Amino acid sequence: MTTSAGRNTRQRSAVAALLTEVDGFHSAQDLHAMLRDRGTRIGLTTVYRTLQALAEADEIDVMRPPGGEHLYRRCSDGHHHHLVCRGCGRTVEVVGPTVETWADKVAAEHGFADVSHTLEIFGTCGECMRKA
Amino acid sequence: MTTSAGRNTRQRSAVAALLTEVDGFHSAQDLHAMLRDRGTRIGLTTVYRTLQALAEADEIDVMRPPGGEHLYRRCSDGHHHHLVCRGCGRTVEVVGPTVETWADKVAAEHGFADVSHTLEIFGTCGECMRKA
DNA sequence: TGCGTTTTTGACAATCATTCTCATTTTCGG
DNA sequence: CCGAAAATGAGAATGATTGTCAAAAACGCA
Repeated sequence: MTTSAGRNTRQRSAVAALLTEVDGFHSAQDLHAMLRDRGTRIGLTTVYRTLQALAEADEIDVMRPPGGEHLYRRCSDGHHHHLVCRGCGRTVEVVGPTVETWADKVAAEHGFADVSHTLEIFGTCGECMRKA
Repeated sequence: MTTSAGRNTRQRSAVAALLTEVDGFHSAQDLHAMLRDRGTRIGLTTVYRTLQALAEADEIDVMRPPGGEHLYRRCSDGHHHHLVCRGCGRTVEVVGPTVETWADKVAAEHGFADVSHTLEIFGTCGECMRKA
């Protein structure tokens, strides 16, 4: 059931390729601009659609920072979370088996199935603390 | 240091009072409509501003469901998280000492201070599973 | 209690990311 | 190579949130 595959187009490959190269989180508009800069002819709409599809297929990560655009990122396999610096935006990937099992357990206790969750940790990193 | 208090106005009380009465999460627009219905003269802008202030003061809870408006809710004291049904939107408040300590520990390990976090658990509740 | 200062309010415009539309182009199985 | 089905993209539409700024309300103080 490759529900999320669709057809193999130049644009789709371009987005996927770009995501493999760049590090960190980027907004859809950001990615679109980068693609344009490197000469790829692609519409903003398509970037959005592609990102949505990739996110749905769990191939990329979506983060919704308070008060902003959605940010996308190719992430390492498996489920994980992010530790984000409020000052400089630097992000660290963290895995939390503890949280996973806890969330599942709690949900099950309340009769919930098909469980997923989102977790973001915000803080100020050492460097930004020194500056402030 | 009552930074978040500001002046005591009719509108501000109205929003606070409404939040005490209603259950569950509501969008700003929702709350605005309810206030209008019960005869309170208040502008949408003010509702937004008041909710923002209350959220900043940790007196209410903000949830940002995927693909939607911000939802606000008067929540019980202390830090907690939400288990939300994808089908009917019903929410259950859950506390997670496990998660709290884990998040703090992880953040500390990476040299982050002043740590906060957001966690939402999504699932399908028993009732909605039967229907589907 | 009355007055001036400062905050707050609110109608409306502005913003801005995201989604929709739909005609054109591209893909891919046969 | 052909035609049906899917994808693209430019621009319009959407819709929540934020900005603007003059008018109104609240509070401190005499």
